[in-house]
Amino acid sequence: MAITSHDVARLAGVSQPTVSRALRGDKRVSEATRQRVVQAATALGYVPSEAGRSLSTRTTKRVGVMVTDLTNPFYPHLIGPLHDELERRGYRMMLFAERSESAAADERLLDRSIDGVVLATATVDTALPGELSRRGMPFVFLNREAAGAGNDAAVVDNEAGGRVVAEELVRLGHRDIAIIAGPQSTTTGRDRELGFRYALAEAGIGLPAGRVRRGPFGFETGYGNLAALLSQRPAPTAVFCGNDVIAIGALNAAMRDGVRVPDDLTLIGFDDLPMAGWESFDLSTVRYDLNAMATAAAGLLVERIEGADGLDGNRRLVFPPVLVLRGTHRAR
Amino acid sequence: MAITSHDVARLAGVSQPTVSRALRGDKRVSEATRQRVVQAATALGYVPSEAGRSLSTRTTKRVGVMVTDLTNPFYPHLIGPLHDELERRGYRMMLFAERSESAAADERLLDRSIDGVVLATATVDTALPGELSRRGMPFVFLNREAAGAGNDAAVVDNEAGGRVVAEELVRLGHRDIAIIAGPQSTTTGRDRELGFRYALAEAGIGLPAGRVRRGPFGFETGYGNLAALLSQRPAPTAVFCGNDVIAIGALNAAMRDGVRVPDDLTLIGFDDLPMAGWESFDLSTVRYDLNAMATAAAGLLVERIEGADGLDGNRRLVFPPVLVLRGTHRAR
DNA sequence: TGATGATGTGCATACGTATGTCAATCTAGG
DNA sequence: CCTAGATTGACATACGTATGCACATCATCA
Repeated sequence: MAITSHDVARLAGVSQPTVSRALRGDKRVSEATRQRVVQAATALGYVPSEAGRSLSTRTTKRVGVMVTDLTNPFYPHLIGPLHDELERRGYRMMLFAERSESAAADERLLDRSIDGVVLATATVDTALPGELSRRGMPFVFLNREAAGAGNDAAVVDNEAGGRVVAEELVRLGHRDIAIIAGPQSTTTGRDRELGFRYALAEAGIGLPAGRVRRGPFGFETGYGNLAALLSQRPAPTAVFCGNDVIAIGALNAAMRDGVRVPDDLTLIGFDDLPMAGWESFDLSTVRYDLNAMATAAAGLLVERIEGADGLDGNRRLVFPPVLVLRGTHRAR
Repeated sequence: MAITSHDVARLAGVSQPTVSRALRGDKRVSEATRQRVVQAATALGYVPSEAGRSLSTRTTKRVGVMVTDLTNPFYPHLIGPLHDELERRGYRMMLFAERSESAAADERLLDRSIDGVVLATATVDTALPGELSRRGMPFVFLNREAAGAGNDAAVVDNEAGGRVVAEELVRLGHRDIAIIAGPQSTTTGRDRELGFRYALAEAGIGLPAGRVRRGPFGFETGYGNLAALLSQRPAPTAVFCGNDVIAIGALNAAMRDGVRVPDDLTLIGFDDLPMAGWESFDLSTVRYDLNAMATAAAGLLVERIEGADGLDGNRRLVFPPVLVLRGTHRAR
């Protein structure tokens, strides 16, 4: 049924290996023969079998990308640039949504159907990186990383990001400050909160337990937690959200409850997703080059794959956060 | 380096084929032997090579998904359910962003590295479906479909959706009506506009060229086209947008220009993305079961793959649209 | 007790490509 | 004109799994 290199060889009057070499541009095959082979291949509509090639070269030119919730508006902005950069470098992308069960020893990643993995989903205590290391499967952390670190990673300086938000809030005169953070099990959740806490503490401002809410990086976390935070007395005048999606959830909760932003409440997000700039939200947030970060992760991974362990140490690319002041903050 | 079934065979004291059979649950191998093999495999951490299996079975348990712009907020809601259903049925997902160049004869789809394709990106005149058919590559249309149809597809009744919007606008007393539609080259763009036109015409209302704008299904299309539409005299009092993302763009343009929605302008979208229900937008729109549609597409494709052409005719699943009236419309 | 069938395992091979090795042909230099 | 080297292509084989087929073992029944 399917056309193989043998069929091409027969038609071109050469051997199968010659077909392989001719099509791959091996200089040992003469121009005349190459022409003939190419012509035969085109005539038959020959497309080399990827499985055959993989088996022979022990390489798949495929990369896995692990994410959690695909419908979270954040991920597309990671996946888009990743896909493009991988494609540019000759790799294809397989998408894996994280399984709820043991993330360790995921057979899907170990059957040699991919050359490497982008982990965009790591929790600090996951066993997956260790497992991948033991198996010699190249990987890179994107956005989040695991605890031990010591691996390739492309991340934001989350702690600095948290700091800069706190400092701005203090500068604006806020004293009653709260946070709706991401999960403590993620570096993006933990470190943003950490930097925020540190900077507040340095300004002599506490962050009591009642002023701290946490949840997944989704709309619901912001939407569902704002009211409880605002019902405390004294009510916080500013809330830092662990990412833009949470902030947008909080913004909508404020709208629902008749809380005016920024008049009654200052809200700050993190990520500067395109939608943060929409008039509807006009969200003050923390920006970093998400696009470059994803692209860089693809680059790190491909280099690791092709570098055949020839790479020294582990490379950690840290992107600087910048405060973007739009319309959801206000001096107190 | 990597553990193969031969290694397992040696350790278990059986032949390689027996390992294969034992691990795949072939009933011809005795329970005792199976135990021994499983134990050896576990001890060595054996994971079968996907390339070897593919080569042997001529099957990859992999499905390609073609999309256009990954960062469009619409696609995640397609990809998410697709991924989950494919996984549930034992398939993995490869993600392909459409190339700008010739979509026809895409080698990435023809190297037998996937068992089938979900086309979520089809334009009415694409040559890709024909090419895939000729090659015997199973595929299914999702959301959009090509002109000739006659293939498996999971789509909304776009024309009915357009109709129901027009009828509602007429009922609300609007007479000066405009549309910001999707591309004419897509069935989602074309048919929604068509149904809208028909229903308006039946009510004796025209849709002159000046009241029609078109563009890609993105934020910018709504954001960039609303002002020109409203500057016409008489200005339209209602605008139907080809999808929610366009509508949200238009909504933001209205906000920018001080046009009050729904007081000054009625806006209707299409898709009912989760974000359409957010307080910020409170968008009146057309709902259909996007989740079920994506899931159904996965099902159609897998059945087509595994049915080995044993399927009669072509199956076209059409999901009914329902008007969801929220806060962006108003009687005239 | 010998034939029959059922059961369990090994042998051989297919799948399609890539590449190391070797042979054949050709070119050029002495 | 002969030989060394370069060029070109064929041959053989590896890659890892799955499966048709043959064979061996064992129980069963007449």
